[in-house]
Amino acid sequence: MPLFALVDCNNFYASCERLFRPELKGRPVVVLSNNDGCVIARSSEAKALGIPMGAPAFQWEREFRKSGVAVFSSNFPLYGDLSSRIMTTLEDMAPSVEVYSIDEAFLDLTGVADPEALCRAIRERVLRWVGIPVSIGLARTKTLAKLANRVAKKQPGYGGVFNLEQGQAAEAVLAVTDVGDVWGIGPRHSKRLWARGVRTALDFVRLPRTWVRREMSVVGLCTQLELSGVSCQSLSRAPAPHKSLLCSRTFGRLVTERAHLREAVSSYAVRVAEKLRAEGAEAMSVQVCISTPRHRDNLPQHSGQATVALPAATAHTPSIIDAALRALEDCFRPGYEYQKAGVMLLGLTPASGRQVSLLDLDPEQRQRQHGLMSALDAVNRRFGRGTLRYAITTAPDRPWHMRQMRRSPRYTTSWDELPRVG
DNA sequence: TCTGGGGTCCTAGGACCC
DNA sequence: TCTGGGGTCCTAGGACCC
Repeated sequence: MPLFALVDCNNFYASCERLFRPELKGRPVVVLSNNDGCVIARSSEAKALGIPMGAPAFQWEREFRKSGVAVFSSNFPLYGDLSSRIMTTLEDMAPSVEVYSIDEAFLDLTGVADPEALCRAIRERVLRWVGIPVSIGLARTKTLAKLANRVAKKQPGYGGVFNLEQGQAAEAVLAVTDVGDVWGIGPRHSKRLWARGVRTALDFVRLPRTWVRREMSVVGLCTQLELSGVSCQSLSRAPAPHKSLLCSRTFGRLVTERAHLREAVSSYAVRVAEKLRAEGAEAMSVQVCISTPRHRDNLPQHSGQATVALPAATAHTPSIIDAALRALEDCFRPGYEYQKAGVMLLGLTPASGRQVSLLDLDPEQRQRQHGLMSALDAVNRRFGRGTLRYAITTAPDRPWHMRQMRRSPRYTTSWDELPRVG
């Protein structure tokens, strides 16, 4: 019988911010998205104030001030670093770990003699060594482990670890879980299910399989089976290579000028090409998307998207910038106020063992491009991202530049920003 | 004034081929 | 009047996740 554990950090980003600011203990903390746009993480005190996930920050400024909420811009280098410390700790203690997201990991504890004791030990050690509280749910399937984790979080009586055994206990939990809170059932399906009188996870499990298959595809069927204790999703230890990579940003202010859009798209192309090389991959095509604001009906709307195929798979930044700018020309319409742009790389293949194309450059030229990119990456790794830049991306004071007024120091990843003691 | 960023998978429909 | 069957590949759109 398989046994999965889901380890999930409590209020992860908020907990990270508090780690280096002990005076914030007991105070409400929120972390904002890029551009300080909306709330993407809340401490339990902030949740208690009724601040919802995704709340636009400007609507809550008064409450922030009134209740003394500590507000942070997002600081992903910090969260990423703390995340990898946690994952390393898990790898040391559990037989088999799948890193599922920045703040979650599945463990396969099949055959472990006392899985609950192990989970308590893990929780203890992560808290002591890294300083981040986690909750752990145990069950026969990943979907049920997710559910068990919710119980561990919501009911402090269990001490952060909840074991969801089959039978009565599982059914009791399913009966009090809103179907929309099940992993894999999003707002759309949830609404349709409610309309049919399916309110709880237990109602959902009892639906005819054929209906679920027809209306919710095999994905929905898999969720239903997992809720009934049949494991459909195994643990995947090695992360699958990416099929696409994206860099997209909302601008600090609206952008109308083609030249500014070209700068923004170029700088996102640079960034996404860096990610591509860090994966040891090459891309076959480049897609650009641009859009006007979603939430303002009084402005003319446009969203465009275009894809340009590269002559051959490459990770060469100038080639990718060039393709991205051509894609931009295809989808740009003058006269609109754009709010967001993104560059996506598609058709990723490993750089080693690549398909040879008739359109390939001669090997010598490829070698030169590769050497240049490696040198560039090495300098930027050593001296910080953006030390060596492309001219088109460097203009100061552009409307597309991000606003980030409240970022905390990069305590653990930047020498200039180490915490001071004493 | 002010609403994130980065992914995956499934399905249907069209193009194209034999 | 009446226009096959089967396969592949690609794309767009929808749905979900954190």
